[in-house]
Amino acid sequence: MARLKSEEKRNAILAAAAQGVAERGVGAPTSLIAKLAGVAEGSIFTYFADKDLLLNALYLSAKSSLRETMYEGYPSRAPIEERFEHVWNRYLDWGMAEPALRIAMAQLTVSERITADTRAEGERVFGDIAGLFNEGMASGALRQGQPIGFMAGIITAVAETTMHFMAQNPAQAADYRRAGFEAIWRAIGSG
Amino acid sequence: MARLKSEEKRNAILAAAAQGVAERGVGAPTSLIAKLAGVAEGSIFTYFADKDLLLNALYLSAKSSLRETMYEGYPSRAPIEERFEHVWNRYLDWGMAEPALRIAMAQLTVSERITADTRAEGERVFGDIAGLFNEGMASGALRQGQPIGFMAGIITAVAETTMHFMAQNPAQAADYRRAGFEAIWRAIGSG
Amino acid sequence: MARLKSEEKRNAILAAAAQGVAERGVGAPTSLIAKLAGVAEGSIFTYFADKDLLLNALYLSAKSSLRETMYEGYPSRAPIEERFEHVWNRYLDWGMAEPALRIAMAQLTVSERITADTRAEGERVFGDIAGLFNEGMASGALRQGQPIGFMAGIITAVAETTMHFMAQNPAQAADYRRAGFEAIWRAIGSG
Amino acid sequence: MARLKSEEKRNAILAAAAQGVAERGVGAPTSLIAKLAGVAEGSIFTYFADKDLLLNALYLSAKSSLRETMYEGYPSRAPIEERFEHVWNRYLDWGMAEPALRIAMAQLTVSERITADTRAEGERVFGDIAGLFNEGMASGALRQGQPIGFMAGIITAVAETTMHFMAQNPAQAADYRRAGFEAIWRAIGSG
DNA sequence: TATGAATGAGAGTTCATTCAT
DNA sequence: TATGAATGAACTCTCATTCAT
Repeated sequence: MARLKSEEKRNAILAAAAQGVAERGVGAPTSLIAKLAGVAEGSIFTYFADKDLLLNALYLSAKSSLRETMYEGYPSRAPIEERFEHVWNRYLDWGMAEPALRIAMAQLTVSERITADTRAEGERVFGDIAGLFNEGMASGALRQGQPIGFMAGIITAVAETTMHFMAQNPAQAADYRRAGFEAIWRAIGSG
Repeated sequence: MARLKSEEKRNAILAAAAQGVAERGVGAPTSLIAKLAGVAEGSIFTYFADKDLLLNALYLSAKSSLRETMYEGYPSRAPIEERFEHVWNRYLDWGMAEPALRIAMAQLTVSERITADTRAEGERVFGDIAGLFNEGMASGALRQGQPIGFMAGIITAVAETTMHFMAQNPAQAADYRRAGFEAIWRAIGSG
Repeated sequence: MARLKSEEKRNAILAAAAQGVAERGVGAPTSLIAKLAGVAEGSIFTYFADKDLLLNALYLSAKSSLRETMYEGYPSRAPIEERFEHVWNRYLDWGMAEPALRIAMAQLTVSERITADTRAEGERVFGDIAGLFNEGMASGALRQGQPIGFMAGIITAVAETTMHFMAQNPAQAADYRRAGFEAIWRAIGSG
Repeated sequence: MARLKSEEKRNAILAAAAQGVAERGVGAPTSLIAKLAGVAEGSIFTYFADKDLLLNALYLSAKSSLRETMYEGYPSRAPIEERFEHVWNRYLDWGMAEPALRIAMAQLTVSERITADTRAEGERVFGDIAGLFNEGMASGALRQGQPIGFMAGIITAVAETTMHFMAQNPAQAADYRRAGFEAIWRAIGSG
């Protein structure tokens, strides 16, 4: 039997793509990505039929990675603000731990090369976040009358800004993290 | 005497670049931009020595356009919240009036091709915004202890999100506009 | 003891190559040929050291297949025109029965990738045809003074044209077959 | 004003393509064609949007070239056999004068890359040949009951064979030319 | 011997930039 | 100054061939 396609190599390519895209945008050459991944140029295409598919897979992979991190140690029984804060903190943890993924995702989010289907699939990954919002609404912890998607969009936007400042200013990272949370909690909380 | 370089043509190129970048990202071909501008491919380069300079000029031009719109009819003597709201509303007006510019700016903001100098210059354009923040802080209208840049970043992020939702959902545009303002005012106001 | 290279598999590859070349020309990928043959990509190269050898083997295989068909039921004792007509009819039978082989051979015949040696070997396969011509000349049945190779070339060319029309127009196939024979018989017969 | 696309350069590319295809088949690299034409690799694509269009244009250009040569000095009032012979001779003249075009056309004719539309257009170019056949039929000079397309196909096939032998054997070229004509005239004439 | 992933040279094509007109 | 054809480096992708399994 021949070598089988390895999940490992696929992941190496995705990681390399994240780095490449973070540094050079979606225009990062596949040859650079191959080099970063330590594979031959052609090997990219045995794992991803073309560059667009690689980019879309990267987008989804980043979203999944984020979601997974966000729910690590999730305190299911804690009061809702605490759970929001948990998710918030994990979000920023992820961004600090995976700078390439964070920056690449920012590039991909504004790129025309990510299809509507992929974006929809990316939102689906965060389906359980909707549950958190619904519960927050029902319990009166969150401000009423805002579409959940809009709230989520604002949180994402503020989180990105916060991560950007944390990354630029590591010494004050903890301050930004807290200030960011306070800002969004005031923005969306019913307090 | 030779014809002067026409400011008009330069502007046509910038507008075309905005459209091109909005639709195809920073990878939009200069040939496409030339076509959109109604000039010859080569003419781009009599106005901008290379594509990076064009992109950086576009970034600055978009920032200036935004700043200018924001201060139209600025109520210098009104209470500070009203002035913030004015600026907020004008920001969103600009985004709705200039969708290409708005989207292009989002692309450029995350692109490696915009230099640090250009970014700094872009912030300088909004220098008087800093005055508004300082005054807000001094008067106690804004929450204390946050770096002005961070506040401004959050506002920008929320504004972009709001514009995105307004554009997607024109019927509810007014609702998003107000909800967005309430969210940021709670986030940064001392209220 | 290891399995023997299976003649069957070799033939499957040749048949797949015929189909591939018929459909996509000599540029048909070896990976396509492998898929059509139902073998792994690498297996092609245990039967044929490289693609050129495969192509040359296919050429010869097609010629042999044709020759074999032509002589099936050959009426050794019949008058010469009848023997010519037999050969003619078998030729066309072969073309109709093996369209992939027929078309592939047309592609290979004009390809630079078939070596002079292979072409010579291909002619050798039809050596006994020369005997038929010689006898025809000697008996006065064929026009004098033409090089045998030229006559054979003309017959081949007319046969290919005839097969093309038969394939395009199956309803009139019998008419073309007869018309084709009459044409070449007038062309080369002494009548 | 800039340099204008020159018919001359377009023709140089077509001539280079003919040479390239004659020598290496339709797989001849565009880079080779560019080099043969003495232009940059990219220039090919300012004249032909892609390689397929170049190949199809070459096919048509070869057909036109042939047709034009065939009708040079056409003896409109001569008896029909003489006119057929004129056309025949010019056909072979063309093949001897333009070996690259002749061989390239043979390659293109069997290639999948020439579209049905292009083939139809190629036949249209020879429309007046149909007139010659019709007249031949009406006057009784040609054998009755054969589709014109079939006759034309046979002539083409025999001409190609004849040119092949003439090219291989220049010393006997005149003999082949005459023998070829006699063969086709017996094949299609009513004599 | 069979498999098919891995390889990298080379293919077709794009595109920022130059330059003859 | 304006034009757009010309250029060739660089890009994405293909494919014959190799080789670990």
